[in-house]
Amino acid sequence: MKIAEVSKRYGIPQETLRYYERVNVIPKIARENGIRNFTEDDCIWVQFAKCLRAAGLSVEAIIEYRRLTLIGDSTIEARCELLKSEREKLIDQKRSIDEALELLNYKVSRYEEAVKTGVLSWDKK
Amino acid sequence: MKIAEVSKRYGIPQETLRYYERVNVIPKIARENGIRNFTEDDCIWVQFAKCLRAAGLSVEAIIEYRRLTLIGDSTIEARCELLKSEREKLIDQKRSIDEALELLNYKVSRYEEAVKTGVLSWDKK
DNA sequence: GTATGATTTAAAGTTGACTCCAAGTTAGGT
DNA sequence: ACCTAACTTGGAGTCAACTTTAAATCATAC
Repeated sequence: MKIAEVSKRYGIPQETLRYYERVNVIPKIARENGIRNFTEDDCIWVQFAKCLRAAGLSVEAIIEYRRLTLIGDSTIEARCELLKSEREKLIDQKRSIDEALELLNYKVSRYEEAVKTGVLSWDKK
Repeated sequence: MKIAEVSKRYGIPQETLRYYERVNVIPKIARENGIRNFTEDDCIWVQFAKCLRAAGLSVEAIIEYRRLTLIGDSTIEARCELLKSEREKLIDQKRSIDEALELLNYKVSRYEEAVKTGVLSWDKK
């Protein structure tokens, strides 16, 4: 699979895919006549990276995880700890979002009331 | 209230508070002999910014919201739309996090099994 | 076989959000 | 009055994560 297809399939710019390969977020892609040919296994890494990046994991964390997988079974515990640590961060982040959502919901409800009734009642909280 | 106290109260570096003031994330703080004296109203903005930034809103979005509030009641609808749009983004972001959490939970459970049993069973998904 | 479009590389540039620095006030304790 | 700590400003620097550029090579339709 050429880079254009992978790019389209996952909605990731080609430039970003090349960058991901360069910094080891994804594997080194085998070339055919100098042109990248993504395997399905490569695509699994692309998808993995996309999922985790979208959630907010750092590129560095993914690189480290990949580094550990390449070493082999001796790093299973380290990988497990890494993923658990990232999972905790995501849970914290979700809590922050929930707090912001509560604030936004309150504000929006007041604004919508104001738009309808002309009265803007405000607890300022 | 001086900047050190505000910094401590909200866990935001003084440098960041000054930066927030400079770019209008928070109000221009009144000076006493050249030294900032934060009012409680100023602090409400600090808290507001902290909450929204922690959730991932851009500094720019908060600046724009503040700009609208300074104009007055004529911008109530615009502010409402802005906050609703940011709310949608947060909901999307939460969904991304949930997807990543599902993936991480799966991987962690497999790794924990492997640590205990010595067998790493892998669906590769 | 030639024009057009896709792909390659290395390197430089951009963006957002801080973060640090230097040089100069101001405040508070003794 | 003096020392030290806290505060000020403007500007430069940093960092992560891309994104763009340029010049070259490869693929493909005609």
